[in-house]
Amino acid sequence: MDNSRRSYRRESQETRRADLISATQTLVAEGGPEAATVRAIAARAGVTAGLIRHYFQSKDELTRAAYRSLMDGMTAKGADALESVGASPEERLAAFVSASLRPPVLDAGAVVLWAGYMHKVRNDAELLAVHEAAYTAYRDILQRLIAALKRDVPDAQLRGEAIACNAVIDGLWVEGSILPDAFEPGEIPTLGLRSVGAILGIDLLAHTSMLTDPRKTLA
Amino acid sequence: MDNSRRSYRRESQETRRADLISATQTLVAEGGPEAATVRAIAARAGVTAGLIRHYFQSKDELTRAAYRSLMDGMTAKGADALESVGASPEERLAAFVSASLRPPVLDAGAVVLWAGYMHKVRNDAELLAVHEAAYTAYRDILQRLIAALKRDVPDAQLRGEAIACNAVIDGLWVEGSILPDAFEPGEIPTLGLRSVGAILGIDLLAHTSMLTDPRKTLA
DNA sequence: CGGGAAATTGTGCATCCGTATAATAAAGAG
DNA sequence: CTCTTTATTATACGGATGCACAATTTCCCG
Repeated sequence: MDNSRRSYRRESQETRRADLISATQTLVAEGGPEAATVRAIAARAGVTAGLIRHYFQSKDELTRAAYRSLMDGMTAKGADALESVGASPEERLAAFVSASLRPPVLDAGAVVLWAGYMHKVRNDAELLAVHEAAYTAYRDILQRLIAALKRDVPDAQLRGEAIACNAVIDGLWVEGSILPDAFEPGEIPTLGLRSVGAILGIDLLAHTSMLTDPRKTLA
Repeated sequence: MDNSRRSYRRESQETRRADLISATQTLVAEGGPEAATVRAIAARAGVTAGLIRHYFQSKDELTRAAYRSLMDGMTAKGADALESVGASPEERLAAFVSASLRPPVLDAGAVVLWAGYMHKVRNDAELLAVHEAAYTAYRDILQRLIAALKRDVPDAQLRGEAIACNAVIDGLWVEGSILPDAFEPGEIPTLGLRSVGAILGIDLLAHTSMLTDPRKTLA
């Protein structure tokens, strides 16, 4: 009598995996890791819970995939800002910094998502490797942009500058996302540009020729 | 027949609450929020699970208390570094920055603990208030130390400088804790001092007269 | 237009979660 | 030394969780 099984469509492996990963990220961003249960993930992805184990050997594996996808996506979004920007090294650096401190990178959900995986990064060797790779990749982009400025600094100093600039960006990214109301509109990107500029000894704010000019919001 | 109930000692309310809070923090730091179950917390604190509800109306309330304690403790540890330090404003600022980037503040467990509460901060008004208060308190200390430098800068600029310095410290704190092997010994505090100095336009490294001199580890 | 591989569903299970509450032990008061 | 208070233990309950596995549907291939 209850021959009423749910009808469904077969999807490609890539699509289903991407959907499940995306659903996981959304749920963690919204309600933290504890909200991302297999049932909730499946519901969000429009499938039933059992399917998860058809594509991932365990929930942990899905978790790892979701974290990998998050980290790759974040650096990619930052690097995207470099595509359509002038050739001036200062302009390129300014665009990269600014893009990292504006939506969609500056986003409370992204921070919660990133933070939600923190302890797994500490306890899982594979995730630690992913984190380190993503961190290094982002910092390398930064270091290359800094090196391109052609100031007269020793190579050894570049590494420290990149680490420091990365740190300011990270710090502003976290607090700017969690406490958006604690800052003026545009204050976060402006402070990022000013701080990175100060660390490098140049004036980055003078090289922001974007549509939404951060200088307008300068105090 | 099994008249074998566990023997116990009565403790003061403050002791028990502190023990339960401490156990919660330890567990979250070690295994993330999901490891901090009522049973695990009770076991770590040396009591049985039922007792938690005698001191806290719910597990959420214990969670909130643990977060409050964490945040208060972190700023307190940083401020402690100001007690036994010379009167020079530069020295005091340098000591504060340096202390925030060394153990016990720079600690992977602390970062995991802090990150583990992130999503609760977003979804719980009370925790958000705690976070904002702690963030503001820390930044105010920083801003006062910066103001004491008696450079000739407009008041409006002080706020931005404090936010930026706070951000560098936060960023270095996170990455330095999670990836300790990615940095040279002493590199993190040194970079913190150099960056904060650059943002403020002064040389902080020249004012670090501590036993463990960060200049020794300069590249 | 079958037939067969496999993608997807549905169900059940052991375990763990937070909470409620009754039973008991400890410790101070008189 | 007993009485009273209450801190603490112990047990039970309903619900949720990750996972295993059998049943069913889809869709491609010949």
